[in-house]
Amino acid sequence: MKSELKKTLRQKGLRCTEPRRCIVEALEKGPKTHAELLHLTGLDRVTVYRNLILLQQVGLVYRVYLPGHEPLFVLCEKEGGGFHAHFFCEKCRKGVCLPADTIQIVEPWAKQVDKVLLLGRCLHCA
Amino acid sequence: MKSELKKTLRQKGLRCTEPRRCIVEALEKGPKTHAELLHLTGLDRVTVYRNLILLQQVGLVYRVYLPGHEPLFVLCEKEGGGFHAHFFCEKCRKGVCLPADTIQIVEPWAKQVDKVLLLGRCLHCA
DNA sequence: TACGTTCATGCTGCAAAGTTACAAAAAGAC
DNA sequence: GTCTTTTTGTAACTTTGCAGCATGAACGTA
Ligand SMILES: [Mn+2]
Ligand SMILES: [Mn+2]
Ligand SMILES: [Zn+2]
Ligand SMILES: [Zn+2]
Repeated sequence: MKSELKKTLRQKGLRCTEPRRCIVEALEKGPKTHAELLHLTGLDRVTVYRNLILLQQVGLVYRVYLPGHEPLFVLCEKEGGGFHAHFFCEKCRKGVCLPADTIQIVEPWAKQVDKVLLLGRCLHCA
Repeated sequence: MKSELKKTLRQKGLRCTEPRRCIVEALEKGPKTHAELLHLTGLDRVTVYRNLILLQQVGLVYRVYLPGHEPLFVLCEKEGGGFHAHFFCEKCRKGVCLPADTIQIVEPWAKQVDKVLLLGRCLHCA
């Protein structure tokens, strides 16, 4: 798990630091707001801001904004697992990585799409 | 165009005001940040905030966040056009509404999905 | 068209969010 | 261990977003 993280970060030219491990570890328990991450990790505000941006840019984390709520940061469980979609439940606020073949996009769009975010109610919440 | 907007707003119990027309008109030329809308319309900061929230709630506008950049507000060209996906180009930062049949999701997820946001590079930017 | 009700706008001021700059600390290559 | 480069934490700062309130505009009604 941790050596996976290190490899992923190093591939992008980023160092595997204690704060980064802390943030990822906190997100492994479920989506978190910035404030929650701050409290859970005890890190500095600025460090959390900066690392969340980086983790998003390397694709380890994605951000979900629901109008009227604080943005949530969600961990992608398929680091480097190639193309796949993210489903996020607007009610229970959990995120899932869907297998690539869950979603099919017709050409010419399929080739253009890089990230997919689906919002809705999960099976349990529907 | 303007009578369409009025109808859409009135259906939701909202008034068709000059500021609202200004914001929509500005967004018709492409996605804009909050600051750009402020400058383009000359409206009060608070009025822009409040109306962007309202326009998102009625589905006329959606918001795109790219890590490390200001959020962009994008006009949905298919007011009340039923279920459809939104594609946003991360390079040229333009948004397009895709027909519903552009994307197919396998069951049981298809029934759960409510909103779809696709990110990538458009044909011109690829 | 004029009237009255109700909603929207533009203040002001405040709290929270997010950014910048820089010195100190840690990571990783050798 | 030493060296180089990235990252961190601190502090000062800017921006974003929100609440309350008086003024003004929208629109149904007549
Ligand atoms: Mn994922
Ligand atoms: Mn649309
Ligand atoms: Zn759910
Ligand atoms: Zn493009």
